[in-house]
Amino acid sequence: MSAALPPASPPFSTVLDDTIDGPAFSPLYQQIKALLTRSLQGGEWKPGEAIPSEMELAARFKVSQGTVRKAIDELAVDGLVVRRQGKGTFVATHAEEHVQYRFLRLEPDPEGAAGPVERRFLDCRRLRASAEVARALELKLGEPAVQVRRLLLFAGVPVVLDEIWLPGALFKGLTAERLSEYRGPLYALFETEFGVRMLRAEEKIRAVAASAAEAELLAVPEGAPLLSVERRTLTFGDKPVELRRGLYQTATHFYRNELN
Amino acid sequence: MSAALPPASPPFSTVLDDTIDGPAFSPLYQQIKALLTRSLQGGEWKPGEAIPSEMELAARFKVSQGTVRKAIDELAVDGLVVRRQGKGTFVATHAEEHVQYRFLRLEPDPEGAAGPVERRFLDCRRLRASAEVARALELKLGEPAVQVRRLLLFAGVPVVLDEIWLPGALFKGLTAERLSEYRGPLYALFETEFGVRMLRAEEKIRAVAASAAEAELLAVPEGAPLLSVERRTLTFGDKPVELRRGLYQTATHFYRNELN
DNA sequence: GAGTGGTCTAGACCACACT
DNA sequence: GTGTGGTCTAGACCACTCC
Repeated sequence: MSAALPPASPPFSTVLDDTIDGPAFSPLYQQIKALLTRSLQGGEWKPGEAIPSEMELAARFKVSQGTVRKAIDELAVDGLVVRRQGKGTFVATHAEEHVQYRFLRLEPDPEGAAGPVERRFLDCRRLRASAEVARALELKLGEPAVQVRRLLLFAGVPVVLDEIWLPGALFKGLTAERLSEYRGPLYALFETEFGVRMLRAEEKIRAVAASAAEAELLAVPEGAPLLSVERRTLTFGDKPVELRRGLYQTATHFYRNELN
Repeated sequence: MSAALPPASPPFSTVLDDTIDGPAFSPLYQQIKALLTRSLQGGEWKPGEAIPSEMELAARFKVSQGTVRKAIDELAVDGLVVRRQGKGTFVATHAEEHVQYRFLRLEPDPEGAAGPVERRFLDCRRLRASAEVARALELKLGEPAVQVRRLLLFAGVPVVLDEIWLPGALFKGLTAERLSEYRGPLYALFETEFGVRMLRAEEKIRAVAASAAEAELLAVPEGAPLLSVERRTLTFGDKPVELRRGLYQTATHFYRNELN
């Protein structure tokens, strides 16, 4: 495509229809980004694999390298893809992340020694979605859902009690045994075994008092203040695929957040 | 600067010294970004004002528009600057933000009506920095500091109790009267009256039990779980200029966070 | 219409990783 | 050396804002 000469088709050829809100202008690189996202979602390149080079993609889409580049830049910011200079661009994966827990913002207090992490699965049951779960996961009331409860211990001390809800339709063969034998992050299991990619999440954080059962599991007094972290995890198209309620004991750990 | 011909000075002319860690390569746009940051910090352009156009800056720094553009892009991501198509690029300011509280991630529950915000200043005292305050603000133990305490009410209901610590040297004329007569966000006052720009912040979040005094101010039972949000706010050069401990009542509100 | 940011191109060269 | 992402340039045109 030459910029100096009138191009055969305008460079800003919008693929969208201009019905209601006017032209619905969308830059080329956004359209490329959408195409790449579709390929990622469709599994053309698997997590951990390299996607084609910028030059190849530029040739495929008949645009300049710079335009492909800008599209990939945004995918990288969104965390769908990871760039590695000199090597290529790779599909993001939970399976080989150095940080074990991508979405866990919990850190130990400076004094506390950073001990090994232990996971203890309490149960894994197939239930029907309650009103709350159905709303969060965009299911119908009573549709099948999987509930997983587990405990996270740091240096032997229980710190996180998680209650996880998943759409039953997406997690057919998920069992307590499968969970306890798996090494590595939960999201890696979901990715490799069930093809579900956790891309981003929204959290609502509150302070609550520990119930008797919760207190016992977390080894704190009943009524002790706990951090309640309600996480809704989304995949492609902002489709919710997990509802997780975490209770964090914050005597020895804290939730870290950066604002700007 | 022509790319086709050997340039007089190499385009990647690093301004830094290559002493210890090798060449210390820094892209041109990063150097431009650093220069622009210096100008912002030095007050060459005041908050709310427009900075020169990309073309002007390109001419000033003798680089292409694209290079200036990339520098400004990062400043925009960092929140130091705001781009407005067709109008220009403006120095970020707390004074004319539509969202009143840039760093406050608190939202009302869906049911709760969004009422007007009321601020109630409890006190403003000049004290000496405790060990904790000194460490957080990088002061010496016992150096002068200002303590402000205030209550935030939404629709008449007390929700946030803040205890704010500021370096005394930077906030000479800050008084309770000045605070209570001021309309608008605290950070806007700090910006216009004291020339202190809050650029980013780190928060440590915990769940705690309300003390008797705290409970009374927030109209909750003593021992009720509260969200403790300890914020360290930074200005240019990551210099800490505020330590704030907020206690949030999370029965009617929650702390919202987005992860990706 | 003039000015500003936003998009797009084509081409060159640099830094990094593998072979 | 070859290939990949990363930087830089010069120039064109588009979209938005204001006069």
